[in-house]
Amino acid sequence: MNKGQPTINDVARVAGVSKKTVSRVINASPLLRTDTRDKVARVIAELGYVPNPQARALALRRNFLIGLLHDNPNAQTVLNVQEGILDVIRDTDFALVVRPVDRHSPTLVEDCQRFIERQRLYGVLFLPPISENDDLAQMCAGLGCGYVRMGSAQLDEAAHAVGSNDREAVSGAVDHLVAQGHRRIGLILGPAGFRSAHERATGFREAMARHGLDVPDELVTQGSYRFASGVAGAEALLDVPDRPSAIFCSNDEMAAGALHTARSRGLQVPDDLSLVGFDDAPIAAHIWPPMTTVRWPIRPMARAAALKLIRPDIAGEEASRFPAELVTRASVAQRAG
Amino acid sequence: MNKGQPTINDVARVAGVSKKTVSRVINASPLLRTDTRDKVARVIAELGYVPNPQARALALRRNFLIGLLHDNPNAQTVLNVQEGILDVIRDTDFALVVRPVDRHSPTLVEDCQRFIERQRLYGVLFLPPISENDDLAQMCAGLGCGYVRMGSAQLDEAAHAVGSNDREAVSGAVDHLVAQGHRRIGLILGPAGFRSAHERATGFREAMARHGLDVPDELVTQGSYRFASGVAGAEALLDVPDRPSAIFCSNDEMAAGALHTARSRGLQVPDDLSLVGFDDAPIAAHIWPPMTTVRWPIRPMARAAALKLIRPDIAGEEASRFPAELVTRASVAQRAG
DNA sequence: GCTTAGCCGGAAACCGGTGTCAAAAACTTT
DNA sequence: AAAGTTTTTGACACCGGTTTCCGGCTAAGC
Repeated sequence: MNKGQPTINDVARVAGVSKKTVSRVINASPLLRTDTRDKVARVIAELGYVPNPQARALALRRNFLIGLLHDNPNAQTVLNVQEGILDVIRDTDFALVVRPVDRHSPTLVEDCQRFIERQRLYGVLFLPPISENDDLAQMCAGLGCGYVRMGSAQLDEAAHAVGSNDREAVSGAVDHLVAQGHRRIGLILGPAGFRSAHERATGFREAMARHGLDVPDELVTQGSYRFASGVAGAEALLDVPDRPSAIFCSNDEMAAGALHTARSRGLQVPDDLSLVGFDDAPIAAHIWPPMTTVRWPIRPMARAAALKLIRPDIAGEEASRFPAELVTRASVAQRAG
Repeated sequence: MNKGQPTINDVARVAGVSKKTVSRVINASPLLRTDTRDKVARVIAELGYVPNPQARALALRRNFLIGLLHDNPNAQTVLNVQEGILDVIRDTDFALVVRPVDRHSPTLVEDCQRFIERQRLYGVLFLPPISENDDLAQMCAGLGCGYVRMGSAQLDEAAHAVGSNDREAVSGAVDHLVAQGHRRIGLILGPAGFRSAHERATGFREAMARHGLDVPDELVTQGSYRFASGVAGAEALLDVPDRPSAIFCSNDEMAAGALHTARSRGLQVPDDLSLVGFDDAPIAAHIWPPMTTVRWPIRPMARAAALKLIRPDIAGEEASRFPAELVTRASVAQRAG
């Protein structure tokens, strides 16, 4: 790390004041004469002094590291979250330390706890799907470690959660399909036990019911949010005798898989089959045809989450829920006939 | 962070020894009687004591934070690198702090320096393309901060670099195309000034020369590693009177863009046009047809880079260069006619 | 002009670890 | 058993900040 970086003692000596006075300047204490403050500030600038965060952390008995625990298959999402958090902490003393975790590990909670204790984290952010694990939230609460969960639904009281309204957004997507004349619409679910998957499915069913449309069991298949499960799901749905004219896929990777299946069967998208995805992952815009999908505001949500963590005083209730929106591209067409 | 976590003093008091002895146990000092070590170890386990990393960092005048500075358009790559680093540091006291940066910022070097100084980083890892910035490497060297650059070519002496042999890999990809009967092969370059782009282009030209094939200027276009530039590049190449039967794209995103262009012109891939990409990004496997591409071992490279940083003693010369390999999928076909 | 209150600045202790060095303990040797 | 040698342990200072507490200086009150 540093070799001969100046310390607070160097500053104090050069400025001819005590450490305490320098400390007051750093922390913008109001009980200082202006000329003293200026003098010290000048020396700080001159020496290029930067306070040692480890020493500060020790003395303050709190540190400036926030952790990101994630287990999300969508790399772009994870990176967007990292960027969002950085937006907030860029000019603070905080730093972001990341930790990919394995949701299926039997020692998940212990591992996370070790991580938090080892680094004495100020707080942690959970990304879905790991954010849906209540054991982790309780562990943090027990440790006295701050935490905020990001997700598709309200997981806790507002102080610990930031979510988007997936349900309404999916509803809107279904409205769009219905408006294009689609009546038989297939559904590829997200993995069981995922709150986001549940929310999206609920939004789908609600909208269909609102339009008086049926959701027969044979038009619903279970997926895993992965490409391959989109392939398999579409296979099943397209094997149904009176096949659907449109499929809603609970995320974009599965939608890309469904597109793959359609193509391998010689079906044209969107003319023979309309598809809608969810997430607005990069792949949605890069496949052919570009995929109509639902975009949720990842980065603003991550900003809000980080703000809740480091400035719980100013992060109000209003920033807990974010709207997702339909992005209309070319994978949906008027139903033929 | 912690509330009432036990300190080394608590352990010492309960075990009836001095702090120093506890410190010796923690650091596995060999000059301890076995019974003393066991006694203290038992107390540590009983109390659930975890050493405070900030205090350690302060006393040792070195901390356990390594930074990842990145500016890579491919999210999956960045995440794979994070995972690779985590593989190495998982059971150490090190933590990974991330920092997305903007390559084009005029204050890039200053920003990075501030980041390093603020957190007193132990060392940093650079991902391409930012790893090609020599100013940054010099800044680190000047700060006495460890650094390792990842990239497609040898950037420094082995202690500070981990690379893959893009050049040979591209050569192999060209061999593959030629073996399939292709003679007129187009090239979409990566952005000017990128070492990886230069390496890939060189590998292409070397292989073509080896086969006695011409690389006319009109079959080479400049790209930016982004999807849209693949679209544009393919437009240009396919407008050439005697259009190429295959195109090598310097990364997968541009290859996806080229595929997009081919499709919009009614050209079948691979029957009318063969395509090869580079990186084996997720998109390469998920588009239709699945893309033949070159895979470089990101995660092992990241592991090697992290190891070089935290254990320069055991990370030998042999781990500086990694082989990239051709992944044959369905975007290349025998040339018609 | 002297006392008292209010502010500013400094000395010293502390946060929780590690390094130095000498004392204590254990083991050898004569 | 005494002296010498080696091993094990502990007292104390220190890393670079912050906090507590107190003395000195200035300004207000009479």
